[in-house]
Amino acid sequence: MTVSKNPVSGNTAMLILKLLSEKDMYGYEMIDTLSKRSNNVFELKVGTLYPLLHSLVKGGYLKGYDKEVNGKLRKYYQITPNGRKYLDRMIEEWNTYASAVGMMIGGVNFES
Amino acid sequence: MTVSKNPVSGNTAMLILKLLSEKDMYGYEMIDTLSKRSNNVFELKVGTLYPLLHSLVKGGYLKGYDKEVNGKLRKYYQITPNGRKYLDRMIEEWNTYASAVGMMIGGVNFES
DNA sequence: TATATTACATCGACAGCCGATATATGTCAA
DNA sequence: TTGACATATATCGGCTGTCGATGTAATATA
Repeated sequence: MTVSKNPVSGNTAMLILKLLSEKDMYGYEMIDTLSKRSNNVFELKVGTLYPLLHSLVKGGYLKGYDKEVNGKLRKYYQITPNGRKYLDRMIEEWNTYASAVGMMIGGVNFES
Repeated sequence: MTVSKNPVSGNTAMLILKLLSEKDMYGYEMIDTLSKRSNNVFELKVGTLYPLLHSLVKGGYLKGYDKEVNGKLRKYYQITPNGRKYLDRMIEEWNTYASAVGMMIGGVNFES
């Protein structure tokens, strides 16, 4: 029941993959969606996002492609099968970690 | 409803302060306690702990003192009133953050 | 006596994240 | 129409958190 590293830094990748597991998106769309869905808790910065997207592509978790929208090229990203596996693993680790923190600080224990 | 930074890296400080809010401890004791209480999820390393303790002392959140145990000097740490305030703030932010992650990944939403 | 364990400590390196900066296009109001 | 703002992608330098490696010293154990 050990988690690989600190599953909290490195957490942003999980959120991005989760978004893309639902539908393809481009960068700015991810920032907006993340912000809205989380009630402005997540304020992902472009300086964080773009390097992260590139590294996820390099790792084989995402695939990027260009799409013309309103006569403008946008870079869309699509999750790969490996990306889905990776996402599942990250979510598992997050649950383990968050549950342990909950135990420590006496919060709600939301896992058996 | 915005959290200061990423409340996950920097999370270790919260766990340490939480331990010390219950009783004074020395370094190794914190590592052991953290490990046992979390079912080995947290494996805090000394290379992480000692610099962290020093910075918490410098920040006024902890006070250190020497105590002789079995004829040996140990460095015990005690949380300060400021440390308790800081801890409360960190726990609040953690709950906000963890709840938002839960919302994102479709986990359990344990906050209103 | 040699090895392991406890205990504290520091250093260099790496990774994640962000602010600043750059570039290009589109929109909207003065 | 010009300047300001928003959208969109991108990179770079720096900061912080974390860890592995290493060092030291005392005690316990085999």
